[in-house]
Amino acid sequence: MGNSVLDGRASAVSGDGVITKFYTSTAWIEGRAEQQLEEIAGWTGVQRVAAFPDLHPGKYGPVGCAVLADRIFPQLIGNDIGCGMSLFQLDLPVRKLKLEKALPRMRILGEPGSEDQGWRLESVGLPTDMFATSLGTIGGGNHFCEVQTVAEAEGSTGLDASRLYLLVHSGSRGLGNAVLDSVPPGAYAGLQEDCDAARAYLKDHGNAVRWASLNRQIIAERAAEALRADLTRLVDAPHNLLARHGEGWLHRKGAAVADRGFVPLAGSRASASFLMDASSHGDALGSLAHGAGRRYDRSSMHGRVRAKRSDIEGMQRTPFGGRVLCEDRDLLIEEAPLAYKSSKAVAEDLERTGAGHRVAEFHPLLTFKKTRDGRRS
DNA sequence: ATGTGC
Repeated sequence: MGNSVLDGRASAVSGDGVITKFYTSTAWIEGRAEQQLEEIAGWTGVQRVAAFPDLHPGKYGPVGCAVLADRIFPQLIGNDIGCGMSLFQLDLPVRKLKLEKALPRMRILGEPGSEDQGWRLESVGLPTDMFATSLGTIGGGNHFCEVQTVAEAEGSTGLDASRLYLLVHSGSRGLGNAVLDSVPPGAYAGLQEDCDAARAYLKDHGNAVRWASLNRQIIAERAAEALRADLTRLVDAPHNLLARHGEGWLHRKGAAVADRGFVPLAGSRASASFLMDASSHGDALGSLAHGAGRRYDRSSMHGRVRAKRSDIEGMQRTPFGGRVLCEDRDLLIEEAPLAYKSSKAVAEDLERTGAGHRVAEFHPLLTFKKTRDGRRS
């Protein structure tokens, strides 16, 4: 079972599927994540797997990989179908942002979106009442809406360091969850594309992908409105989705679509995020890491960080002089910077293995996670 | 991850 190829240029066989790892021996990768990688590679129908340095264990398989198969495995996409990162430019100069004023205004993101969003759903070909009350809400877990500054950027990016940017990480909320729930028993063994269950899944999955993308757009619009700014979307990069790939099906799980432009690689709330240019590496399956990746699982975080009042207050500030709006104590702890790998180390491994390279670095100023009253946020 | 489970 030798699958120790680390340079992204060669591959090793494990079971049926060929695994290519886009990380070096310096990467923080849990043994359990690599076990999951090998298990998946051994599933009947799996042909190729690309694994990225943000790899970490997940419920049905590792997060941070792209899996090419001759059939459809709905569980490899998971419940948050269409989840991804979108990057927006605000027409707001950095020098105009007053953190203490902007922070309370961002609270609007913790409230349900306006009821009048049927036309937005219709505009992307979705039923006007499809999970309409959740539209424009970021959800829980690792989701966020972040105001960023440009620390460094290549000219080719067209980024303007005097402006503010928004990075939104969110997905399809209850919709994607309902889609995974609706899959018939037995589907986890793999669906052939010419069966009714596969056709139903593909249709529902497509809806969830469109819903999630619209959701990120509306979240950004709400944040921009709170900051009294206009916005332009620069990147929309989903990382949990299924796509046709040649004759097969490409399952991206925490692996960003990297064959249609730059890809955001999110750091923790207290570290840099990067904009990556993927190198069209033949074995990377048109994908790239989507973020720093989890270092420690949620439950173990409660034993790893102190949570006195002063500690909690400290976690609401960042080394960049930024602020974190997260009034859920457990979430604040579970998403502490310690819970994540180094985004810089992840980016460097992508560069060393030829999967992609950094074209810009962003630093967070304001991170919106959750308000106390926003029970449905 | 989840208009949130025991």
